Amino acid sequence: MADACQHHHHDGPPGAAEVERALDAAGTRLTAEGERMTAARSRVLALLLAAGEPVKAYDLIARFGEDGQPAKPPTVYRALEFLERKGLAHRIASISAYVACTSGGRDHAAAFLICDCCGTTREVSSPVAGDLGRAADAAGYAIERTTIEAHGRCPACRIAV
Amino acid sequence: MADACQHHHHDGPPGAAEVERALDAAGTRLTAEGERMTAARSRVLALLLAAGEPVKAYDLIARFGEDGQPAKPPTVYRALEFLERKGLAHRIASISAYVACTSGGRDHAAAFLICDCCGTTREVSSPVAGDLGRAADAAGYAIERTTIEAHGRCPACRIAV
DNA sequence: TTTGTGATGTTATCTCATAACACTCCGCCT
DNA sequence: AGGCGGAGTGTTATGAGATAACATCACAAA
Repeated sequence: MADACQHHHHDGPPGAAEVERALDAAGTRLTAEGERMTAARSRVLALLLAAGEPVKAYDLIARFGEDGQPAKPPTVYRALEFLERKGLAHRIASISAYVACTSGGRDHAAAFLICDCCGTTREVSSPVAGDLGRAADAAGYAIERTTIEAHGRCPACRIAV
Repeated sequence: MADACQHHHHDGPPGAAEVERALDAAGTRLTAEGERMTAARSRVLALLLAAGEPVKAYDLIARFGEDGQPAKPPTVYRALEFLERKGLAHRIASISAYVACTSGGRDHAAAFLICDCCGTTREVSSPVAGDLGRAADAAGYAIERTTIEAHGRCPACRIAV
Protein backbone atom coordinates (compact mmCIF):
# COMPACT_ATOMS: atom_id res chain seq x y z
CA MET A 1 0.00 0.00 0.00
CA ALA A 2 2.62 2.55 1.02
CA ASP A 3 5.18 3.73 -1.48
CA ALA A 4 3.39 2.57 -4.55
CA CYS A 5 4.96 5.63 -6.09
CA GLN A 6 8.63 6.50 -6.01
CA HIS A 7 8.95 10.08 -4.94
CA HIS A 8 9.68 11.30 -1.47
CA HIS A 9 7.06 11.95 1.15
CA HIS A 10 7.00 13.91 4.36
CA ASP A 11 5.17 12.81 7.46
CA GLY A 12 6.84 9.47 7.89
CA PRO A 13 5.79 7.16 10.68
CA PRO A 14 6.40 8.33 14.22
CA GLY A 15 9.46 7.10 16.07
CA ALA A 16 9.38 4.47 18.76
CA ALA A 17 9.36 7.09 21.48
CA GLU A 18 6.30 8.78 20.11
CA VAL A 19 4.51 5.46 19.78
CA GLU A 20 5.40 4.69 23.36
CA ARG A 21 4.02 7.99 24.54
CA ALA A 22 0.76 7.64 22.66
CA LEU A 23 0.41 4.11 23.94
CA ASP A 24 0.92 5.24 27.52
CA ALA A 25 -1.59 8.02 27.15
CA ALA A 26 -4.15 5.62 25.73
CA GLY A 27 -3.54 3.15 28.53
CA THR A 28 -3.93 5.83 31.16
CA ARG A 29 -7.13 7.07 29.69
CA LEU A 30 -8.62 3.61 29.34
CA THR A 31 -7.76 2.72 32.90
CA ALA A 32 -9.42 5.90 34.06
CA GLU A 33 -12.52 4.83 32.18
CA GLY A 34 -12.50 1.42 33.77
CA GLU A 35 -11.36 -0.33 30.60
CA ARG A 36 -8.40 -2.65 30.28
CA MET A 37 -5.50 -2.07 27.91
CA THR A 38 -4.61 -5.70 27.41
CA ALA A 39 -1.60 -7.08 25.57
CA ALA A 40 -3.45 -7.74 22.34
CA ARG A 41 -5.06 -4.30 22.30
CA SER A 42 -1.81 -2.61 23.10
CA ARG A 43 0.03 -4.52 20.42
CA VAL A 44 -2.51 -3.71 17.72
CA LEU A 45 -2.58 -0.05 18.67
CA ALA A 46 1.22 0.00 18.65
CA LEU A 47 1.27 -1.44 15.15
CA LEU A 48 -1.24 1.13 13.95
CA LEU A 49 0.62 3.99 15.56
CA ALA A 50 3.97 2.83 14.19
CA ALA A 51 2.57 2.51 10.69
CA GLY A 52 1.23 6.05 10.70
CA GLU A 53 -1.08 5.20 7.83
CA PRO A 54 -3.94 2.80 7.17
CA VAL A 55 -3.08 -0.85 7.63
CA LYS A 56 -5.00 -3.87 6.42
CA ALA A 57 -6.32 -6.19 9.09
CA TYR A 58 -4.39 -9.13 7.73
CA ASP A 59 -1.18 -7.12 7.75
CA LEU A 60 -1.75 -6.53 11.45
CA ILE A 61 -2.41 -10.22 11.84
CA ALA A 62 0.84 -11.04 10.07
CA ARG A 63 2.91 -8.57 12.10
CA PHE A 64 1.25 -9.30 15.41
CA GLY A 65 3.80 -11.60 17.00
CA GLU A 66 7.05 -9.95 18.04
CA ASP A 67 8.72 -13.18 17.00
CA GLY A 68 7.15 -13.19 13.58
CA GLN A 69 4.33 -15.51 14.47
CA PRO A 70 1.02 -14.29 13.08
CA ALA A 71 -2.05 -13.90 15.27
CA LYS A 72 -5.36 -15.63 14.72
CA PRO A 73 -7.81 -13.30 12.96
CA PRO A 74 -10.28 -12.94 15.87
CA THR A 75 -7.48 -11.71 18.12
CA VAL A 76 -6.84 -8.73 15.92
CA TYR A 77 -10.43 -8.08 14.91
CA ARG A 78 -11.48 -8.02 18.55
CA ALA A 79 -8.76 -5.55 19.39
CA LEU A 80 -9.72 -3.39 16.44
CA GLU A 81 -13.35 -3.40 17.45
CA PHE A 82 -12.42 -2.33 20.94
CA LEU A 83 -10.04 0.40 19.79
CA GLU A 84 -12.64 1.72 17.39
CA ARG A 85 -15.31 1.68 20.06
CA LYS A 86 -13.00 3.69 22.31
CA GLY A 87 -12.12 6.16 19.59
CA LEU A 88 -8.47 5.11 19.43
CA ALA A 89 -8.65 3.76 15.90
CA HIS A 90 -10.83 4.10 12.84
CA ARG A 91 -11.87 1.80 10.07
CA ILE A 92 -11.53 3.23 6.58
CA ALA A 93 -14.40 1.46 4.85
CA SER A 94 -13.54 2.44 1.29
CA ILE A 95 -10.23 0.59 1.46
CA SER A 96 -11.02 -1.92 4.24
CA ALA A 97 -8.16 -0.72 6.39
CA TYR A 98 -7.59 0.59 9.88
CA VAL A 99 -5.72 3.60 11.17
CA ALA A 100 -4.82 5.00 14.58
CA CYS A 101 -6.82 8.03 15.55
CA THR A 102 -4.78 11.20 15.28
CA SER A 103 -7.25 13.62 16.77
CA GLY A 104 -6.59 12.61 20.34
CA GLY A 105 -10.18 11.85 20.65
CA ARG A 106 -12.65 9.79 22.49
CA ASP A 107 -15.37 8.25 20.42
CA HIS A 108 -15.94 10.89 17.80
CA ALA A 109 -16.93 11.20 14.20
CA ALA A 110 -14.01 11.54 11.85
CA ALA A 111 -13.39 12.29 8.19
CA PHE A 112 -10.41 11.29 6.10
CA LEU A 113 -8.44 12.59 3.18
CA ILE A 114 -6.82 9.59 1.55
CA CYS A 115 -4.03 9.83 -1.00
CA ASP A 116 -4.46 7.10 -3.61
CA CYS A 117 -0.92 7.66 -4.72
CA CYS A 118 1.13 7.20 -1.56
CA GLY A 119 -1.48 5.63 0.69
CA THR A 120 -1.23 8.13 3.50
CA THR A 121 -4.26 9.63 5.13
CA ARG A 122 -5.07 12.76 6.98
CA GLU A 123 -7.78 12.82 9.59
CA VAL A 124 -9.84 15.98 9.65
CA SER A 125 -12.63 16.96 11.96
CA SER A 126 -15.86 15.49 10.77
CA PRO A 127 -18.33 17.82 9.15
CA VAL A 128 -21.31 16.02 10.64
CA ALA A 129 -22.45 19.28 12.10
CA GLY A 130 -22.22 20.83 8.64
CA ASP A 131 -23.67 19.95 5.28
CA LEU A 132 -24.37 16.34 6.01
CA GLY A 133 -26.00 17.16 9.31
CA ARG A 134 -28.23 19.68 7.61
CA ALA A 135 -29.19 17.18 4.92
CA ALA A 136 -30.02 14.65 7.62
CA ASP A 137 -32.09 17.16 9.55
CA ALA A 138 -34.00 18.12 6.44
CA ALA A 139 -34.75 14.48 5.74
CA GLY A 140 -35.69 13.76 9.33
CA TYR A 141 -32.87 11.29 9.92
CA ALA A 142 -31.19 10.82 13.30
CA ILE A 143 -27.53 10.22 12.58
CA GLU A 144 -25.60 7.88 14.84
CA ARG A 145 -22.33 7.42 12.98
CA THR A 146 -20.74 8.51 9.74
CA THR A 147 -18.28 7.27 7.17
CA ILE A 148 -16.68 10.18 5.39
CA GLU A 149 -13.73 9.46 3.13
CA ALA A 150 -12.31 11.53 0.31
CA HIS A 151 -9.88 9.96 -2.14
CA GLY A 152 -7.44 11.92 -4.20
CA ARG A 153 -3.88 13.15 -4.12
CA CYS A 154 -1.99 14.69 -1.28
CA PRO A 155 0.03 17.87 -1.84
CA ALA A 156 3.28 15.94 -2.38
CA CYS A 157 1.73 13.57 -4.89
CA ARG A 158 0.04 16.37 -6.80
CA ILE A 159 3.40 17.84 -7.57
CA ALA A 160 5.45 14.76 -8.13
CA VAL A 161 5.03 12.05 -10.74
CA MET B 1 -31.42 -6.68 5.32
CA ALA B 2 -34.79 -5.07 4.74
CA ASP B 3 -37.55 -5.52 7.26
CA ALA B 4 -35.35 -6.44 10.14
CA CYS B 5 -37.92 -4.55 12.13
CA GLN B 6 -41.62 -5.16 12.01
CA HIS B 7 -43.33 -1.83 11.61
CA HIS B 8 -44.58 -0.38 8.38
CA HIS B 9 -42.47 1.71 6.03
CA HIS B 10 -43.24 4.09 3.24
CA ASP B 11 -41.28 4.33 0.04
CA GLY B 12 -41.62 0.76 -1.08
CA PRO B 13 -39.85 -0.46 -4.18
CA PRO B 14 -40.95 1.00 -7.51
CA GLY B 15 -43.36 -0.97 -9.66
CA ALA B 16 -42.36 -2.89 -12.75
CA ALA B 17 -43.41 -0.02 -15.01
CA GLU B 18 -41.16 2.44 -13.24
CA VAL B 19 -38.25 0.03 -13.39
CA GLU B 20 -38.87 -0.41 -17.09
CA ARG B 21 -38.90 3.32 -17.66
CA ALA B 22 -35.69 3.91 -15.71
CA LEU B 23 -34.06 1.04 -17.55
CA ASP B 24 -35.04 2.48 -20.92
CA ALA B 25 -33.76 5.90 -19.97
CA ALA B 26 -30.45 4.43 -18.87
CA GLY B 27 -30.15 2.43 -22.08
CA THR B 28 -30.88 5.45 -24.21
CA ARG B 29 -28.34 7.55 -22.41
CA LEU B 30 -25.66 4.90 -22.57
CA THR B 31 -26.19 4.38 -26.28
CA ALA B 32 -25.88 8.09 -26.83
CA GLU B 33 -22.57 7.97 -25.02
CA GLY B 34 -21.33 5.11 -27.15
CA GLU B 35 -21.65 2.56 -24.38
CA ARG B 36 -23.49 -0.73 -24.56
CA MET B 37 -26.33 -1.69 -22.26
CA THR B 38 -25.79 -5.40 -22.40
CA ALA B 39 -28.02 -8.10 -20.95
CA ALA B 40 -25.98 -8.56 -17.80
CA ARG B 41 -25.77 -4.84 -17.11
CA SER B 42 -29.43 -4.36 -17.75
CA ARG B 43 -30.35 -7.27 -15.51
CA VAL B 44 -28.24 -6.04 -12.61
CA LEU B 45 -29.59 -2.52 -12.93
CA ALA B 46 -33.14 -3.90 -13.06
CA LEU B 47 -32.54 -5.83 -9.85
CA LEU B 48 -31.15 -2.76 -8.13
CA LEU B 49 -34.01 -0.57 -9.31
CA ALA B 50 -36.63 -3.11 -8.30
CA ALA B 51 -35.12 -3.47 -4.84
CA GLY B 52 -35.20 0.26 -4.21
CA GLU B 53 -32.68 -0.14 -1.43
CA PRO B 54 -29.10 -1.36 -1.07
CA VAL B 55 -28.53 -4.94 -2.16
CA LYS B 56 -25.57 -7.18 -1.39
CA ALA B 57 -23.56 -8.36 -4.37
CA TYR B 58 -24.20 -12.00 -3.57
CA ASP B 59 -27.94 -11.35 -3.40
CA LEU B 60 -27.72 -9.97 -6.92
CA ILE B 61 -25.73 -13.03 -7.89
CA ALA B 62 -28.39 -15.29 -6.42
CA ARG B 63 -31.30 -13.47 -8.09
CA PHE B 64 -29.56 -12.95 -11.40
CA GLY B 65 -31.10 -15.73 -13.47
CA GLU B 66 -34.76 -15.25 -14.32
CA ASP B 67 -35.08 -18.99 -13.88
CA GLY B 68 -33.51 -18.97 -10.47
CA GLN B 69 -30.06 -19.89 -11.63
CA PRO B 70 -27.41 -17.79 -9.93
CA ALA B 71 -24.78 -15.91 -11.90
CA LYS B 72 -21.06 -16.35 -11.53
CA PRO B 73 -19.60 -13.61 -9.30
CA PRO B 74 -17.54 -11.87 -12.00
CA THR B 75 -20.63 -11.41 -14.14
CA VAL B 76 -22.31 -9.31 -11.49
CA TYR B 77 -19.19 -7.55 -10.23
CA ARG B 78 -18.32 -6.48 -13.77
CA ALA B 79 -21.80 -5.10 -14.30
CA LEU B 80 -21.66 -3.27 -10.99
CA GLU B 81 -18.32 -1.75 -11.83
CA PHE B 82 -19.67 -0.53 -15.14
CA LEU B 83 -22.86 0.86 -13.66
CA GLU B 84 -20.91 2.64 -10.97
CA ARG B 85 -18.49 4.06 -13.49
CA LYS B 86 -21.43 5.42 -15.46
CA GLY B 87 -23.13 6.88 -12.43
CA LEU B 88 -26.10 4.52 -12.59
CA ALA B 89 -25.34 2.76 -9.32
CA HIS B 90 -23.35 3.35 -6.18
CA ARG B 91 -21.44 1.18 -3.77
CA ILE B 92 -22.19 1.76 -0.10
CA ALA B 93 -18.83 0.90 1.41
CA SER B 94 -19.88 0.89 5.04
CA ILE B 95 -22.27 -2.00 4.44
CA SER B 96 -20.68 -3.52 1.33
CA ALA B 97 -23.83 -3.14 -0.72
CA TYR B 98 -24.95 -1.55 -3.97
CA VAL B 99 -27.85 0.71 -4.81
CA ALA B 100 -29.30 2.22 -7.98
CA CYS B 101 -28.62 5.91 -8.36
CA THR B 102 -31.69 7.98 -7.64
CA SER B 103 -30.36 11.35 -8.61
CA GLY B 104 -30.68 10.77 -12.33
CA GLY B 105 -27.05 11.48 -12.56
CA ARG B 106 -24.06 10.93 -14.66
CA ASP B 107 -20.91 10.18 -12.79
CA HIS B 108 -21.33 12.32 -9.74
CA ALA B 109 -20.43 12.34 -6.10
CA ALA B 110 -23.19 11.15 -3.84
CA ALA B 111 -23.91 10.96 -0.14
CA PHE B 112 -26.24 8.60 1.66
CA LEU B 113 -28.47 8.55 4.68
CA ILE B 114 -28.79 4.91 5.72
CA CYS B 115 -31.39 3.65 8.16
CA ASP B 116 -29.88 0.88 10.28
CA CYS B 117 -33.35 -0.15 11.35
CA CYS B 118 -35.16 -0.80 8.08
CA GLY B 119 -32.22 -0.83 5.69
CA THR B 120 -33.49 1.82 3.34
CA THR B 121 -31.29 4.61 2.10
CA ARG B 122 -31.78 8.08 0.83
CA GLU B 123 -29.35 9.59 -1.63
CA VAL B 124 -28.62 13.24 -1.06
CA SER B 125 -26.51 15.60 -3.07
CA SER B 126 -22.90 15.26 -2.06
CA PRO B 127 -21.43 18.02 0.04
CA VAL B 128 -18.06 17.80 -1.65
CA ALA B 129 -18.35 21.44 -2.46
CA GLY B 130 -18.99 22.15 1.19
CA ASP B 131 -17.20 21.30 4.40
CA LEU B 132 -15.22 18.40 3.06
CA GLY B 133 -14.14 20.34 0.01
CA ARG B 134 -12.95 23.18 2.19
CA ALA B 135 -11.02 20.79 4.42
CA ALA B 136 -9.41 19.26 1.36
CA ASP B 137 -8.51 22.65 -0.07
CA ALA B 138 -6.99 23.73 3.21
CA ALA B 139 -4.90 20.57 3.32
CA GLY B 140 -3.89 20.86 -0.32
CA TYR B 141 -5.58 17.64 -1.39
CA ALA B 142 -7.10 17.17 -4.83
CA ILE B 143 -10.24 15.10 -4.32
CA GLU B 144 -11.22 12.62 -6.99
CA ARG B 145 -13.99 10.66 -5.36
CA THR B 146 -15.77 10.53 -2.05
CA THR B 147 -17.48 8.04 0.22
CA ILE B 148 -20.00 9.80 2.40
CA GLU B 149 -22.39 7.67 4.40
CA ALA B 150 -24.40 8.54 7.48
CA HIS B 151 -25.99 5.79 9.54
CA GLY B 152 -28.94 6.31 11.82
CA ARG B 153 -32.69 6.08 11.80
CA CYS B 154 -35.11 7.26 9.18
CA PRO B 155 -38.17 9.30 10.20
CA ALA B 156 -40.43 6.24 10.25
CA CYS B 157 -38.02 4.23 12.38
CA ARG B 158 -37.46 7.08 14.82
CA ILE B 159 -41.13 6.99 15.70
CA ALA B 160 -41.80 3.30 15.61
CA VAL B 161 -40.30 0.57 17.78
C1' DT C 1 -14.29 -10.25 -44.58
C1' DT C 2 -10.86 -9.27 -41.59
C1' DT C 3 -9.46 -7.43 -37.48
C1' DG C 4 -9.24 -5.49 -33.09
C1' DT C 5 -11.52 -4.06 -28.94
C1' DG C 6 -14.76 -4.67 -25.47
C1' DA C 7 -17.72 -8.02 -23.14
C1' DT C 8 -18.66 -12.50 -21.33
C1' DG C 9 -17.98 -17.42 -19.56
C1' DT C 10 -15.48 -20.22 -16.38
C1' DT C 11 -12.43 -21.82 -12.92
C1' DA C 12 -10.00 -20.95 -9.13
C1' DT C 13 -8.45 -18.31 -5.53
C1' DC C 14 -7.73 -14.44 -2.64
C1' DT C 15 -9.08 -11.17 0.92
C1' DC C 16 -12.00 -9.73 4.68
C1' DA C 17 -14.59 -10.91 8.71
C1' DT C 18 -17.17 -13.53 12.20
C1' DA C 19 -19.66 -17.67 14.61
C1' DA C 20 -19.20 -20.76 18.19
C1' DC C 21 -17.36 -22.72 22.15
C1' DA C 22 -13.93 -23.81 25.63
C1' DC C 23 -10.99 -21.78 28.76
C1' DT C 24 -8.54 -18.23 31.57
C1' DC C 25 -7.88 -14.24 34.13
C1' DC C 26 -9.12 -11.05 37.58
C1' DG C 27 -11.87 -8.24 40.61
C1' DC C 28 -15.26 -8.73 44.06
C1' DC C 29 -18.14 -10.60 47.63
C1' DT C 30 -18.51 -13.37 51.73
C1' DA D 1 -9.18 -18.49 51.42
C1' DG D 2 -12.95 -19.88 48.48
C1' DG D 3 -15.85 -19.25 44.84
C1' DC D 4 -18.74 -16.54 41.79
C1' DG D 5 -19.32 -13.75 37.50
C1' DG D 6 -18.10 -11.10 33.66
C1' DA D 7 -14.66 -9.67 30.43
C1' DG D 8 -11.07 -11.22 27.61
C1' DT D 9 -8.60 -14.79 24.92
C1' DG D 10 -7.41 -19.18 22.27
C1' DT D 11 -8.83 -22.10 18.64
C1' DT D 12 -11.27 -24.14 14.94
C1' DA D 13 -13.97 -23.56 11.30
C1' DT D 14 -16.61 -21.17 8.06
C1' DG D 15 -19.14 -17.39 5.98
C1' DA D 16 -19.10 -13.31 3.00
C1' DG D 17 -16.98 -10.16 -0.39
C1' DA D 18 -14.16 -9.62 -4.41
C1' DT D 19 -10.85 -10.50 -8.13
C1' DA D 20 -7.03 -12.91 -11.13
C1' DA D 21 -6.36 -15.28 -15.20
C1' DC D 22 -7.45 -17.04 -19.44
C1' DA D 23 -10.46 -18.80 -23.12
C1' DT D 24 -14.15 -17.43 -26.08
C1' DC D 25 -17.56 -14.49 -28.14
C1' DA D 26 -19.93 -10.32 -30.30
C1' DC D 27 -19.74 -6.44 -32.90
C1' DA D 28 -18.58 -2.31 -35.34
C1' DA D 29 -14.92 -0.15 -38.08
C1' DA D 30 -11.70 -0.61 -41.82
